Amino acid sequence: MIRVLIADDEAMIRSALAALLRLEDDIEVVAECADGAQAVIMAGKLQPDICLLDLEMPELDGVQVADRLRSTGSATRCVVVTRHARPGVLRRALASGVLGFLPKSRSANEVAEVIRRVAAGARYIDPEIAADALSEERSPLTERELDVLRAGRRGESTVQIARALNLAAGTVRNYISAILAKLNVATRQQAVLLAEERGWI
Amino acid sequence: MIRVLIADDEAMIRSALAALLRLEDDIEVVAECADGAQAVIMAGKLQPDICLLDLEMPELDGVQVADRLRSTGSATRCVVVTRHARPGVLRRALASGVLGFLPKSRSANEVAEVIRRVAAGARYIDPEIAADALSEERSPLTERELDVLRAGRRGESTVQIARALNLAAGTVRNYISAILAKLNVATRQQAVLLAEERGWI
DNA sequence: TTCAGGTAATGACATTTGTCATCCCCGTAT
DNA sequence: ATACGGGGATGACAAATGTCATTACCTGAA
Repeated sequence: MIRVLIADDEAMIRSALAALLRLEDDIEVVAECADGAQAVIMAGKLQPDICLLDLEMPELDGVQVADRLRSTGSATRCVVVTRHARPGVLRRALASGVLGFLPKSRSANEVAEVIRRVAAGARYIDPEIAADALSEERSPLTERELDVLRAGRRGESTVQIARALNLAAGTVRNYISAILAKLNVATRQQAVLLAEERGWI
Repeated sequence: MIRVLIADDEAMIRSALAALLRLEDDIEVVAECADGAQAVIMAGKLQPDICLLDLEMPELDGVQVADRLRSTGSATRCVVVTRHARPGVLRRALASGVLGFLPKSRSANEVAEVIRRVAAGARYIDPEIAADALSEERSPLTERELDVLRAGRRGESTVQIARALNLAAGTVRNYISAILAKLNVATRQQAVLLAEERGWI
């Protein structure tokens, strides 16, 4: 019997996956969690074989949960599912010891198979994302430039960003100018959209 | 037998819901669609009793699909499920003839029950959202102002928005100025964020 | 009929952004 | 040692954006 913990903040998909996995006779769903913090606690208590973690969750995201579990020395193996499977995210996930990586664009009945493989000791990385990850370039922006972009992601003005980062307004303008040039877009908002899409911020 | 069409751009939840509904012996899943445009076509061909529509989809969103189906005189009844159930969205949905409204924060096994009720001629609106909708204020913006906001939601320039709507650039600036004043924010991006949060666009 | 409100446009103006050249400081790889 | 890149800053300039007053047309309610 493979003992599985499921964490996803969206109750509908969490319960749907749990119901489907319960139909498999070699899988037992031992916990359903609505956020990352809860997942860490329950995983510690129950020591499941597999944690099926959604990436997008409040408190702690799926990768952070995997990171915590690994650092506590837990033997639990983590599978991460995500809505927007960007190569950058895959890199983060692998660095945190995640063994399975599956975008939500795959069918639900593949989940059981991935769980079995990972439980058996193998790794499963969605082939499409893996291919992307090899080709797609990482962010061309420097750390500081990303800071500026993050600080301005909600349409904040130059001065507000400057205040938030303890910089001069002109410096912020320079950074933004560099960002726009590197990303080849015309406005901050487009830069933010692009960076969010690519998983850089 | 209740004949159901499912449309959701996320394959995992789409296939999971389909699989669960297939377990019910009074429900038959006749189609699975990955976007709104496809849903309209298939619904036209198959004339299902119920369309289970995700709100967030490319091409046409769930409410737009319901709108189209109604305007073609189809007898199909629409149930909309959504990730972010804002009162504004519920209002839009009801105006488009949607009969069932269910946030994804509900459990998957409630879906079958809602489908049965709607198929039987009743309406089902998630009680929590319904309560919110009564309290929350509607958009203070005019139709045209919303058009402008929508046209500029990706950081488009004034000229681009103007071209898209066949307006003079100055007119667009006026509209935006009015929007910012009404919403009491300083930049377009903040206006877009606020309007999206409130479900106005 | 009058009036309010939505739509559409101009022109003038102040501010904010984006661009560019130039400077300084620092750490590190050559 | 020195050249290079990143972080931080200034000043100047052009373009885009936001503000305001004013005008005009149309529609529906009082």
